[in-house]
Amino acid sequence: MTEKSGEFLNDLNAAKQANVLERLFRCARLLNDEGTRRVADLAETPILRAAHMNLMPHIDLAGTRLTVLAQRLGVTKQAASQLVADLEKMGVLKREPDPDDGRAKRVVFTEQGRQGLLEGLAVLRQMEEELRMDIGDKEIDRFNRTLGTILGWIQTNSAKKDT
Amino acid sequence: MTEKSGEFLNDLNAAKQANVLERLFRCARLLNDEGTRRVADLAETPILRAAHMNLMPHIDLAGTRLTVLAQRLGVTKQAASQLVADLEKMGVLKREPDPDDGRAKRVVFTEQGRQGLLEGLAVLRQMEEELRMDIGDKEIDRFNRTLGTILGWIQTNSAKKDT
DNA sequence: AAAATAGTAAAGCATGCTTGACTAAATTTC
DNA sequence: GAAATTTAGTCAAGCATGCTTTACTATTTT
Repeated sequence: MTEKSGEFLNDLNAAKQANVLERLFRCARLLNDEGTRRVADLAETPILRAAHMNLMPHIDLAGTRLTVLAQRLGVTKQAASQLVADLEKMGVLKREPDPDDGRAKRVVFTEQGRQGLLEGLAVLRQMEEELRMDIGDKEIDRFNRTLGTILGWIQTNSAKKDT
Repeated sequence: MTEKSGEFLNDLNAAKQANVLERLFRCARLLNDEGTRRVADLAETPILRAAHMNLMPHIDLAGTRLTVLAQRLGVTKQAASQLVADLEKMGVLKREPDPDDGRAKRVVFTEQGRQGLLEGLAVLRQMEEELRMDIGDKEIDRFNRTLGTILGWIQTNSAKKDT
């Protein structure tokens, strides 16, 4: 078995070295960690967890109905409701009645929520700026273009399962 | 407030469009989803959850002590032990006594675990291959090099907190 | 009036951790 | 070399998170 382990080691390392995707995952994770750390250091913003962060991009600025949010998140409306309730307590979101439908409510950002969001994005912009300073605009732009290409590839190639 | 929302929309979209990091995150997430789906479709492999996947790369092929695993994961040894126990039941890992220390055990891959790992990596390689077919080796290689540069940047720039 | 829809409320459950209490082996101290 | 301490690991209980299912109210549509 000891010899076998040796072979495996080689296989594994060869695979790891060559794999763009693993490096991409690693890179994204580390950058995300760094971003989270920086946002946390701002400390003005309330404690947003991953689930809250996932919710954010699905909220249209005109306001989004809870059911729609739930659909976009792929969870029950009760689950979405809980997340919204959290963010409501934190002052990031508010629910206001939907003028078109007495049953419905629209989930919208509060002013504080908008500002927090902008601050969060500013952190990412800042990190990108630092990255550009060190690595160079040209390379980052090229990298960004390839990201766009890959994103396109994913859309055409991943078997989408709309429930 | 309605006019304000309009301004915000512009700010937000401008920021989103320009941001490399967000696209990187999105890209990694989508590719990860696709990879997970493909591995799940293999269905020979047991049901590994994210926590298990995170554990894997910390296991040296010669075997790793539980305490070391826990340190690398940044969790208590009890937590690490539970994950190892799960994977042990699934037949992916096994614990064997450490010859150097009667108290200690070494966590190692079983043969099945090794094969599963290689299959998982094969999925990633396959996806990379498809990507290369569509996008071109040259661009992917360049992308990969930039990933390396960014990974280096992270290491030097992120404030590491070793507990 | 009946049925469907938007949302709420509450309880339950799996996950992924933690803390606390313990056993056994190794190391240190005297 | 025996006693005290540290270290490796286990067992069990507890807790926050992020969901779910079940049950309900209020409104709209048919």
